[in-house]
Amino acid sequence: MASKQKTSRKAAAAAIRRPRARAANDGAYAGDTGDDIGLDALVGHAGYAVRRFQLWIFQDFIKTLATVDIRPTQYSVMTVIGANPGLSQMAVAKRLGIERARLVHLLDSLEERDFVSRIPSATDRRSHALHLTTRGKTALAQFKRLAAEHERHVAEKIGKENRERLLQILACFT
Amino acid sequence: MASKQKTSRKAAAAAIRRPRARAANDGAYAGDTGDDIGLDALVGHAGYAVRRFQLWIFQDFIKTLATVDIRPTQYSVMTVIGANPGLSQMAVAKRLGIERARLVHLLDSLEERDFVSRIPSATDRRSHALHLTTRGKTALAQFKRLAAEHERHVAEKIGKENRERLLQILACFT
DNA sequence: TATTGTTATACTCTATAACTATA
DNA sequence: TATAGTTATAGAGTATAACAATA
Repeated sequence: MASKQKTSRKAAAAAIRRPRARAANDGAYAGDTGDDIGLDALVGHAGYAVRRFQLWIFQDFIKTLATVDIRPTQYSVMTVIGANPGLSQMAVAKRLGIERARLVHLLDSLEERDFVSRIPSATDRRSHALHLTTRGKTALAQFKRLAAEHERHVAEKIGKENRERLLQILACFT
Repeated sequence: MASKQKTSRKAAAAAIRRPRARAANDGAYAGDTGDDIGLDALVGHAGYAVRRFQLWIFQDFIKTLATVDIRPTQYSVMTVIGANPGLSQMAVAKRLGIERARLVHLLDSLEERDFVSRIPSATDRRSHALHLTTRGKTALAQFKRLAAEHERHVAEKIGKENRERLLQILACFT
C-alpha cells in the first residue's frame, strides 16, 4: 500500500497516533468474511432493519419489472394517475411525497414513452391534468401483474402472515 | 403558462393528441389538497409502505441526532467498528451492505472528526484495522443514547408492540 | 402576493471501472 | 492472478432556489 495509502490524509495521522503496537485486541481478523460480525446496537434499531428490507424489496421490484423497465417510483406515479385521472402535478407530488421538481422529469420520461399525457387544465391555465394514455392503461395492467408477482416474492421471503401484519402496522404511512 | 410550458417537448404533443375536449372525467379536481386521493394498487404493496416508513424513520433519526451531526450510515459504521475492533474496511462494507468505495469517504469524515482511526494491519499490509478512538468511544455512547430516544419516537408512532413485531419480522435482513 | 410547472444547482447515495500496492 | 483501499465518474434521489405564467 505504501505510497498511495500512506499519503492518505488520515491514514497517516492514524499511523502516527498509534504506530502499530497492538496484537491482542485486533483478533477480529480470523475469517471476517462478513458473517460472524456482530452488529451490537444496530440489532434492535427499527431503522436499520427497515433500510435493509427496503433495499431488498426495491431490488426485487426492479428485477421483477426489468422486462418492462419500470421502477418503483414510476409505478407509483402511474398507479395514482390511473386511479385519479385529471390530477395536477402538485397533487400527485404531494400525495406520493415526491418533490414537484422531480416529478417533472418522471413525467417527461413517462410521456416520452406515451404512457401519460399532460393535458392543459380547463379551469387553471397554470396546471396540467394528468391522464394515462390508452397505451399507458394497457401497460399499467401488465405492470400490476408483474408487481403482484413481486409481492409474492415478498410473501415468500418473510411469510404470508408477516407480510400482512407488516402492511397493517405501516398502514398509517401510506 | 403559455411560452414556457407550451414549448415543453411533451406537453405540446399531448395537447395535440387530445386538445381539451374533456369535462366529465376530470372531476378529480375538487379540492385535491392531497388527502382524498386514492392510491389504488399501491395500498397492498409492501414496498410502498416500507419506503414511506423508511423516509419517516430516517428523517426522525437525522433530526434526533442533528445536535451531534451523525447520520444513520455513520452511526451504523461506528457501531459495527465499536463492537468489532480491528475489522478491515472490506469486512465493514460487506457486513453493512455499503460499497467499499463509499466507505472510504465515510471513514475519511469520521477520521477527520477523530472518531475512528485506520491502523495499518500487522498481518496484511494492504488493509487497515479499524478502531474507535477514545473520543470516538465517548461520542458513540452519546450517539447511542440519542438513537435510543429516536427509537422511542418510532415506538410512539407505530406502537410499542408493533415495533417489536416489526423487528421480529425483519430480523432476517439484519 | 401566492401557486404551478419548470429549470438549475448541489449534495447524498449507488454502481462501476480503473489504478496502486500487496497477497 | 486476486484482493484491499483508493480515486473518479455517471446515474438516481433529495433539497433548494429562482423564474415565467397565471391565479
